[in-house]
Amino acid sequence: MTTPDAATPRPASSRARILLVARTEFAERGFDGVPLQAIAARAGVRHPTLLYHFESKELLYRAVIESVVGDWAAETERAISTGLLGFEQVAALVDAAFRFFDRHGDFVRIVRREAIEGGGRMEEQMAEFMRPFLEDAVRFLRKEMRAGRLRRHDPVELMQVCYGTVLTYFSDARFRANLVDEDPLSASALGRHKRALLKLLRTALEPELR
Amino acid sequence: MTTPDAATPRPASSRARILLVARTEFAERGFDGVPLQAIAARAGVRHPTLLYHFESKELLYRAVIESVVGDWAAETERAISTGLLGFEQVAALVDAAFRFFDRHGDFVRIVRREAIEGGGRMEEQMAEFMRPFLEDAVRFLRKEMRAGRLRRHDPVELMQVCYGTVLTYFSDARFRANLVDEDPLSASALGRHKRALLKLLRTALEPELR
DNA sequence: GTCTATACCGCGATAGAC
DNA sequence: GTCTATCGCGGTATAGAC
Repeated sequence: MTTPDAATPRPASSRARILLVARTEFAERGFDGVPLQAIAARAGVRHPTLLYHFESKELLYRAVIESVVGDWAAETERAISTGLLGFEQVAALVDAAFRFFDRHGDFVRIVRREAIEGGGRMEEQMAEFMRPFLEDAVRFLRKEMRAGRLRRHDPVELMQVCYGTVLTYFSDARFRANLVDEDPLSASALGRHKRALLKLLRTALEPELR
Repeated sequence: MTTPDAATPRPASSRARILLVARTEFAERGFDGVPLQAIAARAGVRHPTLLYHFESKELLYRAVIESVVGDWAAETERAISTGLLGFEQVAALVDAAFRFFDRHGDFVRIVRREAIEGGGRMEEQMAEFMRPFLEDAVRFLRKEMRAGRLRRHDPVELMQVCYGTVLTYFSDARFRANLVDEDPLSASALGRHKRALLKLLRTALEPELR
């Protein structure tokens, strides 16, 4: 809901500060990986203070998820309702995802962690937010394919490919850094990957091509 | 290295049994999520026995990683050295990945977990095994593109797309299950996704198409 | 090699003063 | 709202008998 992880100037209220560092900390080390005390310390308070604001570690985590998912929901809402058609809309969405994920690196890793768990801590919460988004997207793709503005592909699987590719690029960026020598999160590397993905999608999706 | 996770008939030695359940257990709940006692119990021994074979939790985990990576290395070796050309080789590799990941669900989640961590527990170990694999693949793609048997795309980014898509399908299968009502790991769902990905790649990569 | 018993500590949570 | 102090559990690891 509130603010992301970049160089935000430290919120005034303890509560907000705690929530902020909790987000990055959980993203980094996972739920069990982070002692409450570490979060409290980095937020400049003692852990009882933290537990005063959020009654338990579990509830703190849920609060983090909520803010994270809220950010995402707000962003996609915008990216999806731009009245664009055909591949232009697809490109716009991919573009929005790249920009959002780039600014919210912790969002990505938290989502990923939850997605892996399966029986995780959010399950419904996440699915709740994602389902309508997916449905909208699928509806759109189907429509455009029928209209002949996109080549026919299975819309659900197409979304899965995009989801997998983009999310992975960010969630596994640190790993990729070990394989190619260039910071995957640098503007240039990021741009190259986005362009490559779009080109791939374009060649596969645009009907009247070449 | 040794054996996978499917319906293998329980190894005779305690050591092997421990290693086996450790693999699935770590995959499921992550390093901090699993008490040694749980692993020991499921392997039919007490935890001191476990610590007799593997000196610490950390070392047990490394042993698991090693076996996991070994399995993967052995498999790709084969899939990559089949002398196929152009899109046929690409398809063969994707196919091999699908089959391998399907049989080694725990492999996928462990790799993913490590990839997210970044400063994780394996870093070098993983990268060591992946780098030559990636380099071979890139070399191959470059060659085929030059020869005109594949359309030109950035080979590294292309690999990233495949890696992201396939790995995600399996690592996030449980999450996907909440969004579409069909078991993502069922033979039919799996086949559909593989075909969709291949079709996408084919339309983008095969030169003399349509 | 496998066990029982136990040491030891990190962590989440509570009590209660300021 | 924030603190100090402390409880109590769960978890890794060790000692030492069989």
